[in-house]
Amino acid sequence: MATIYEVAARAGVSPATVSRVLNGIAVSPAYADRVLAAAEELNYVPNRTAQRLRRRSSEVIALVIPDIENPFFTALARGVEDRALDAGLSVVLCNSDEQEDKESRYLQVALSEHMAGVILAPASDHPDLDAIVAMSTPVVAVDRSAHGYDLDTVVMDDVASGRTATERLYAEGHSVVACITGPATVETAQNRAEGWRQVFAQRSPGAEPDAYLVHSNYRVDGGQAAMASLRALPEPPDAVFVANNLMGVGAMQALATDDAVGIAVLGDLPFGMFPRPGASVLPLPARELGVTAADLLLQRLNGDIGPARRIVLDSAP
Amino acid sequence: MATIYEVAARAGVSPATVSRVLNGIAVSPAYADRVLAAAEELNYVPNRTAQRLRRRSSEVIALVIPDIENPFFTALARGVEDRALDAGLSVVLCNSDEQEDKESRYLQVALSEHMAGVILAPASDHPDLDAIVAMSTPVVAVDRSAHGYDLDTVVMDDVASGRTATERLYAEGHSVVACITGPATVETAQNRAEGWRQVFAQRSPGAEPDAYLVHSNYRVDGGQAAMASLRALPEPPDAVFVANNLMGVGAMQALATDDAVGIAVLGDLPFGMFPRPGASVLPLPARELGVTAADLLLQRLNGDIGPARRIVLDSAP
DNA sequence: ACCGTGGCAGAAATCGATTTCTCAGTCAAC
DNA sequence: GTTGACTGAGAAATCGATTTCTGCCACGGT
Repeated sequence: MATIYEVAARAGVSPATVSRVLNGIAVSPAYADRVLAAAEELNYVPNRTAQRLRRRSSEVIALVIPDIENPFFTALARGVEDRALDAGLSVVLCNSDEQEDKESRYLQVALSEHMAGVILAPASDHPDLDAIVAMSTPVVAVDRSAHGYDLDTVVMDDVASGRTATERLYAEGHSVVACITGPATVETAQNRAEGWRQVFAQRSPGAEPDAYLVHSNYRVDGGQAAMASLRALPEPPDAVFVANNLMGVGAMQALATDDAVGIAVLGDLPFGMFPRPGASVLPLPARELGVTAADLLLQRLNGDIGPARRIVLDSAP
Repeated sequence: MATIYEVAARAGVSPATVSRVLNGIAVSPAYADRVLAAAEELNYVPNRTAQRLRRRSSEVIALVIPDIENPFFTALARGVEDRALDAGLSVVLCNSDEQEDKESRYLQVALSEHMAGVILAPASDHPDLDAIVAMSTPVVAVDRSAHGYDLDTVVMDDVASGRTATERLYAEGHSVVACITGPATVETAQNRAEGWRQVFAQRSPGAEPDAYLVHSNYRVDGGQAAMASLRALPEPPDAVFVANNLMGVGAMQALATDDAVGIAVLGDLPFGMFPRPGASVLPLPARELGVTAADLLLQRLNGDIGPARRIVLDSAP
């Protein structure tokens, strides 16, 4: 692995000159040619580690998401990647698995790696960002906000989505619409359920909402289990609003061919899966979230130091 | 961001001593306590960049996969991650999108980042690994082999899988079994098709195999299109072997409710999707591939310098 | 009592690139 | 002709941690 010193020696110049040539700083053309030739011959690749140590900055951003197996988040990640790669940044993808300790471990890594920035879909409402913020590393919260910090944030209007989906089921003629949402600690899960609760209170005024609200884990197995528990109720609902795509898949599996129960799922089903007949699927702007978050981060990296912004995307694109 | 010098100053010792304490090298207890206290108070986190530069090694491995949206590869990635995290390594996930230029870009990054090792599912048969190999960075090929290099490799017996799946369709009574496989440049696609070809030649002796073999892109849309083109043939097949999971989903979508056509898919369907009635799905040991590849890499990182190994996993776990 | 040994901590070199500082040489103006 | 501004390239400092080299001190043996 050639170093800048070897290139310098071969070109008969000082390392400083090599550095200047490679960084586009004015140097007489004769020298520049010699340097470039030497670099070429030695197959020189700058050592990023040394570069980063000296420059005290890196060209890598961390993207921390709670579930790498959920296409919603991989689509979001794609959005981030596309923008970041265009800007010459690399993205390292970190999977927190909805676990706070894994999340803080990755944040710790981002810190000690001196990464240029972080885009975070927090696993908990109150992630510990003190250290990162103290370094003034720019952080953007995406999909879920990070309470306790004044961060750039990109989210959707989850309450409205919950209302819309629930409203649609009532409009189809169902009389009791239940709700399967995510972990009670996750903001999107709370908000989507809140949307449902508003409509439920209005449309099923006698009923007890808590009996028809199930918190689960945002994954396929959780959706399946939640649907099973709802059907086991003494007075089962005749429709259900499912607050994310994977639980939607699970719920539809649990319903199998029983099409007496109406279902509305928030978030595109993976891989263009066909929903069961009669089910409705409300798309979410996953990729758009990623793109927008990356844009905000890039602005910060370019020196923007205005106040934190909060962008709420239309949840029904 | 505190440095080791500040910790040293606060503890009233030299930076060398701080380093020794933090790395578990014998130091008198009195000093050790002072250092640990100072580090605690200053919230000291070692600068990985400096560490890496000095140690000339990193604790990060790159995992390069061709499609982050394919659950087969995310499962594989999970396997790698689990093993790597246990061993104290971080994994950065790189998505080559089946494109050679993106792949070599990420390999370039791995190189200049001096990553500890690379696990690669090559997008092309002949990836350019000269530079990486020259650095003697350990590389493990997974799922697909890297021709032209003598690398540790973990693959499955794709030819056998192709045979098994095709055989099963003929055993079910179908008379002409077509094959939808991946890009002609991808080894697994070639091998799975080869398995099909062997059985096809034997069971449909008169027919022209090339008419019933479609190369597509290993994604849902490709499976859909391929199936449509097969059905448009003058003498359409009455069954089809689909060589990966996502194309299987697409093919089943294209068939919709037409259950005259038999189908066998290689690789678990995403998210526990139910195959259409009568379809068979042959699972693949995706996670196991990742785990095994990580194990091989870890052995190399621990100094194993034996000859390259080639591990062929049972494709039907 | 003196010399050799070993342990422990500090000083300094090191990793590889960037950047500031320094200095030699050029050219123009007075 | 001399001075001063300017250009361009090399020397050296720097980033923050690790590690080798040094040297001090205490202890033990003769």
